[in-house]
Amino acid sequence: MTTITTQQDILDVATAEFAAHGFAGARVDEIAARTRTTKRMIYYYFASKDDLYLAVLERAYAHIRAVERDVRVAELSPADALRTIAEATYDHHTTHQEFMRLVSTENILRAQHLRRSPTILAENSSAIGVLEQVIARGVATGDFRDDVDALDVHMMISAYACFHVANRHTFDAIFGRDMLDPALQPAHRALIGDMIVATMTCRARTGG
Amino acid sequence: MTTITTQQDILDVATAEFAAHGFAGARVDEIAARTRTTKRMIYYYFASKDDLYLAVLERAYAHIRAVERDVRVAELSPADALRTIAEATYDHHTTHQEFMRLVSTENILRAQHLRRSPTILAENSSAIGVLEQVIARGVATGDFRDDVDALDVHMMISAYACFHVANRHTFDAIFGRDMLDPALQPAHRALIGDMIVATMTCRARTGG
Amino acid sequence: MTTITTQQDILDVATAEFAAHGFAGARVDEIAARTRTTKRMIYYYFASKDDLYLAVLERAYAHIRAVERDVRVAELSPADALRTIAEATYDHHTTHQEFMRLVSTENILRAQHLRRSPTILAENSSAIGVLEQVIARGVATGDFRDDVDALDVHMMISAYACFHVANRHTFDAIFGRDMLDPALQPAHRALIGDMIVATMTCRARTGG
Amino acid sequence: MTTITTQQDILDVATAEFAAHGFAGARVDEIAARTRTTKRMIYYYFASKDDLYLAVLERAYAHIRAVERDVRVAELSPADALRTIAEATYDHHTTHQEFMRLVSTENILRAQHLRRSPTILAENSSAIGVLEQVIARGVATGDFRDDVDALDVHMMISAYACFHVANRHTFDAIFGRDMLDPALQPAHRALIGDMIVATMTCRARTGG
DNA sequence: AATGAATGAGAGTTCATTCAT
DNA sequence: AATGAATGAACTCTCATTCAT
Repeated sequence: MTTITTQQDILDVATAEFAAHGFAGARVDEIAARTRTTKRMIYYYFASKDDLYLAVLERAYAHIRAVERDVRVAELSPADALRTIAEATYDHHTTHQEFMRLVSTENILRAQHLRRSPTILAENSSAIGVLEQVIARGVATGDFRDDVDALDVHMMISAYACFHVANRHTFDAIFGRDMLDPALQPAHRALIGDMIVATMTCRARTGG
Repeated sequence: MTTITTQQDILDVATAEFAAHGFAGARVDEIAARTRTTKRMIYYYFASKDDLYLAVLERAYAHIRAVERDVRVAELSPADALRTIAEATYDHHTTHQEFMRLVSTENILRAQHLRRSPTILAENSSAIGVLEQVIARGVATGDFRDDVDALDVHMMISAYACFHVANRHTFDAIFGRDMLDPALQPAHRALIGDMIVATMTCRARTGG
Repeated sequence: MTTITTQQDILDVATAEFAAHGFAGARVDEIAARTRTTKRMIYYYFASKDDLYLAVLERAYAHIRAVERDVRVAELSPADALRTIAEATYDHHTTHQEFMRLVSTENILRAQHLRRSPTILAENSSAIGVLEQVIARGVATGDFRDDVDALDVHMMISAYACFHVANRHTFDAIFGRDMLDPALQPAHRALIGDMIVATMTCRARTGG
Repeated sequence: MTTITTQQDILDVATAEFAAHGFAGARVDEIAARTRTTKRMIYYYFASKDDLYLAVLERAYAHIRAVERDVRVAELSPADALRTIAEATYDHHTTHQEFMRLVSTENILRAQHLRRSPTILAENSSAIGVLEQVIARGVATGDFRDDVDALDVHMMISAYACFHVANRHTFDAIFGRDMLDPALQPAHRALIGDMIVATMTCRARTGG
């Protein structure tokens, strides 16, 4: 009981610290200070800064995985399904900003930790299945173009959602617009749906 | 002459180092080692790691600013102009990956350096002007919807282009697809154009 | 039964670990890991790293003591008796290398543990008795010089035998000869006998 | 000027510390505390504890090498030459006890540092040359047996001299005799000469 | 008789920076 | 204008040991 709670306490604080400062910028001392335990306990439970970071990453990925798996799109039209998936991703990323910041950090590190994690790799790659089915249905009905696959769609949706969080500060600094301003949220949430549906229902211009 | 070259040498190496490891992960010693001068010279010319990083950032932003300014869209239809701008951004980001990695790093730091740089802020915010004109034309002709402004369009274009570079490693690790694979480039380049034109020419679904 | 075996298991593993890495270099965690029990049990049975080390040392000294006691030299000529004792010591040290390594380690620690052990001190100092009798016989017959006592002889024999084990690695590194190479063993075994007999049967040169 | 002195200061203190506690038992903090500089300087000059230890070892070996090289034996009879060499080794080891303690420590570490040192390996292996010439002369005159080579003789001499220092504490603890007691020194110094000359001038017993 | 969970103190090492010329 | 030598502060991590049952 105590054990589990202490580990979770460490993970919570570590998530915030790594999200706030990146891997290299995060301080084990700082994590310990914000925890109810000591630095020694971090090493007792997680062995090293790298392994702690990996544990943080795995928990964050497990969470978005659960969100993706729980989206119900079976009864929706292909277009509405796509919009629903896009909105769910947008909602997750904007309400769990630490996830995106961890992903940015992990990319700085060339995904070296992620590649070591069988769970993340297996579970998250399979999450693309729902999208594949929706697109197959849309292509079958003639609603969707057939030259853009599920991974491309996932890429566009993620790109839009990620950008709001990952580039929030530089965007705000340069243009004076905070993309995560609650007042903008409804419009941005609608726009991602429009964008993805419009893209899939238009005819490709290139090479035409 | 020699002085200028030494400074540029330092900037080149520092750009690579900061892009490779982020701000906190970058090592002044390592930068010095890869330079033809010594660590002492870095401090002589740039005063601190922070200031060196800012100089690197300013030079990187100056470059993309030049690209955006040089896009010629006056004679193109609004849709083609949009597509051209999107492709130029995509081209820049994918061929200057260090820029995106610096931007990711700067966002981890909550844009603290960028906010200190009058040049970056002034020049880059003005770069939105070209886009504003194109959209105004498209809205006037009735080709474009009028509820999405230039900043939104810039955001969508940037999101798409940035994602390819910023999230390359995690995407590749999870899905086994390298978004920067040259073989994928033509399709991805076309897709960003389709995406942005389709989005601007469709009717908004939300709230309708 | 089980208890005794567990303690012996710990002692066996600890002997190997202390012999391999010295006292300061040995790790209680490592000893525990190579044992069928846990680290907690080491403290349960041996109280501390120091006490465990002392137990290891005592067992090792008890063993060589038994060897020395069992040498049968009563019917041999003084010279042959000396040779037999020298060979027995050589055989023991070269076939129980961990003993010598423990002794080296204990000397690094200025024999601080050994001085705390009444058993080692009492039993091992009495082991010199056999040698005293042999030398007394040799001196009486006029075969041996009378200005070298049993402790000196023990010292020379031990020095030769210990050196093979204690300095094996530096000697091999510098000269490329492994003193414990089985092929060299017969010659080295003969040489220690020659050396000790020749020394005791020669006339002292010094001061003469 | 200052630099050289600081480095030597560190080396002197480190030699004492490593000799006193072995490699694993030595503390960088302790070395720093006994130095006129700080711990940081140790790392500045020597990079790591391992490298500092190697530097200590190299200097210690360089010293004995110089002693061995300076022994003048050309005009002496083979037997006297052998005795002179043996006494020189005995003198060096007993007056530079830290050397022997470092060698013991290095053997605990399986000569891992020494094997990395080209200087030690090259210079010290060549030191056997003087001994080879003396033995060749003695064999030629018929004074020496011909089945014991220079390395064997070096081994016997070293074994005797090393034992006095390396096993001093256990020997003293068990037998109550301090082998390095100045009062014993003349006898011990004579004995090593007797031992090595007697061994080389006697006829081998083995296999006879 | 036996043990899983927890830990205080200190280890070696690294980092951006400044001193002094 | 340019630089080699030096450094304080902080970092990640380890180790023998004890708490609590």
